[in-house]
Amino acid sequence: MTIHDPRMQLNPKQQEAVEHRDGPLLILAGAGSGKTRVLVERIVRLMQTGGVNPWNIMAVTFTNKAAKEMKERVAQSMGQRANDLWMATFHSFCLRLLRRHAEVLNYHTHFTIYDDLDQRSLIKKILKDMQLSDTVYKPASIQYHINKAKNDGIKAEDFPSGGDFFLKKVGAIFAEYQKHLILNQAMDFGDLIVNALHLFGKSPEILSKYQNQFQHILVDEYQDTNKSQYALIRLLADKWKNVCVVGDDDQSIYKFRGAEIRNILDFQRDYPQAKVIRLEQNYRSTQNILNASNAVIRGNTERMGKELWTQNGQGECIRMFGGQTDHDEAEFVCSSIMSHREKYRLGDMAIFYRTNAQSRILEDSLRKHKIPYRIFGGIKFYDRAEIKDMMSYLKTLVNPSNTISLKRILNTPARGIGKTTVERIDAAADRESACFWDVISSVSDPRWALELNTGTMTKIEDFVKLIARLNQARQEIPLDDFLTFLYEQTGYWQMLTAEKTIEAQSRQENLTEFTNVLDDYLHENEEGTLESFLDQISLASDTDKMDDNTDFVNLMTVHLAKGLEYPVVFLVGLEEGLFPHVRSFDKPEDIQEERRLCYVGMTRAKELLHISFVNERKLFGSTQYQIASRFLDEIPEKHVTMMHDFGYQARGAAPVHKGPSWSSTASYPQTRKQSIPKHETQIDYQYSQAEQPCRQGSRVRHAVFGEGKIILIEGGNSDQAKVTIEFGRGIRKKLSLKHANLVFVR
DNA sequence: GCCCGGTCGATTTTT
DNA sequence: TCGACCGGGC
Repeated sequence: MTIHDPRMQLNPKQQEAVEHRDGPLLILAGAGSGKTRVLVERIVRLMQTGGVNPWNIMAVTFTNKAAKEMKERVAQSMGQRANDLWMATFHSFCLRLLRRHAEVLNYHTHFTIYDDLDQRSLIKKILKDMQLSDTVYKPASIQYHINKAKNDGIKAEDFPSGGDFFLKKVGAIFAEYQKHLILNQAMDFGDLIVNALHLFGKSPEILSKYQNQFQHILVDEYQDTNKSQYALIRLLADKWKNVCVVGDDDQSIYKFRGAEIRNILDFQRDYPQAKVIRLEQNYRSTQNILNASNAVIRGNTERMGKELWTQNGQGECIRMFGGQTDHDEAEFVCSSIMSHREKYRLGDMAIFYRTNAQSRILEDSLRKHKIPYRIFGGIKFYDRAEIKDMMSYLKTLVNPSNTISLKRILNTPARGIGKTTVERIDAAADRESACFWDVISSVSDPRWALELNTGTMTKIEDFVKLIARLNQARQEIPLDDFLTFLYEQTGYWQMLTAEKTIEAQSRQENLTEFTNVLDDYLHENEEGTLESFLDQISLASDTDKMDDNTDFVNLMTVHLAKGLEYPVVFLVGLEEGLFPHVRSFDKPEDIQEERRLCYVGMTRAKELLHISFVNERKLFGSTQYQIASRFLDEIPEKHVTMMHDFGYQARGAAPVHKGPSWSSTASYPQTRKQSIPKHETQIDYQYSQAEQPCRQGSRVRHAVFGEGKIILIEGGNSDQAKVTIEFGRGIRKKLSLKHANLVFVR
């Protein structure tokens, strides 16, 4: 986020946004236009001269990082008073309400938050209970449907099947899933929002209390809100209608997780009296970068319209590299990085890619050139097994009804409580409408009719005693010592020590890091309890602590790059099928989202933007022949310097191999493919009867499987060519192009 | 429990 | 191509 000198005057538009007093306000804040500053100053102003109490102001963001930054910046002006603001992420805001009013929804106040792994486990359990095959009903797919419904504010009982058998079943699973969440006294992420809505639906008194309280509501990144979040804001703002939303329709890139771009596009329809302010002056990039970015985003039809400009000067042209292979691209990036090293720190440079799979080849090159880098995304700290195990202990201590966590730790480390035992306990719990914990905490009670041998009984009793001992201990010993106590009492630490592997050692290191996380938390929150720590962790993510004071080249997906900025940016893999991704080819609105993503990537760059694409890329083990992204056609040539003249103009025409006309300071790879295969997109295969070329994304019809989409072509233009085609819901076939007799449609 | 081999799938991800 | 995951066998 751009933090330009706070002593600097606000520009007239920013000023207007800060000064607007009452009524709905939409701030269309372009990339790098100083929107955080506007939000902060607006809040400060409301408090300072507007006579609004901090507790009457609610400000919501999407990430903890954004909430924290805003809080700190308000505190710089307002000191302690900033603590009374309701400033949080959507999820922690809702959590606060739900903890306070849990009983209204038949929850107790210490309910557990399920992350998506917990959610997945519960779904699997339900599939088992309902005797549904998890190959037909893939847990991931069920999870997607459930989350989507929650994002869209659809209840299980209203789940639309449209007569579809599969979806009907999904609805039934969904209903069962919700039932089990209550049994487990747990809520998933979606529930936090949805249940807040239910709470208001159930209790008009509570609703009106908060409606009265929040005289001013501010929403950051409004283009990322989903339907449920939209409904929540709408409801809360209903009394005062002082709702100020900040966002950028051109940076809406989270449709796949429920973001509803219509929320921002339709703001004026929802609030006809709304004032709209555009922040178009950019403080981040050069005019060249902005012109190119503006040109790309102009290709979208559904947008509010915005043109970024700057006083930063023209700057350098965008450096465009067209290479032969993905390896060449990586080499281009590395040699450029090395040539920039004199002027820039490594930490000032970043590489953005569309898909995580692209990072590998880049990493190989970076390592080869001994360029230190760090990579964002991937395995998350809190998703590591050892951290999840400890979290499960802690969650179980706070809420033993939570069977998912309980089962995870029951036999971790191994205590000889096996699968059969668990199944018998499950059966008993079901039979007696009790929860798992009820059974094991009185395991010898004849009521359960458990046919367990005495050895197993003792093992279970020992486990129950362990939990009791831990619960006792957490009252008695200081929280910062409790984790270590936990590691030892459970035997977990000893288990890792006994393993004597490097992996086990690194797990121990992670556990040590986990105690540091708790220590930090306790330092920052004097009143911190185990419960509040769990909340914090459950709603935390690794990206919250992306600090930029390290001297490593930064690697991340374009999605993760949103909100960040770097002096030097490499945007790689600008090729059809990759960026825009094949999966977006079907729907114009998906292509538009890809274009926004491209725009987000480009506008991260402050001074130097590099864009690259190649002709051949290894994908899923085989070579794909690529053509330059359509987005590149949209960038006016005058903003571009070609670093390599090969391929750029090749879209739609067979590329002419001229060899590298540009080569960097570093050694350029000498090995080249002997023959350049005829371009994939140009295959007009004799067995295909259509004029349309056979290419990734093409729609085809097969006599047996029906209509589908080509997702992969292997073997190029040869008799051995194989195409992988997706026919409707996940059915994929790999067919020989020669024999499949495909008919190209559309 | 644990290891091995086969199979399947592979866009993006916060909370 | 490569990793995750599952089921079978010990």
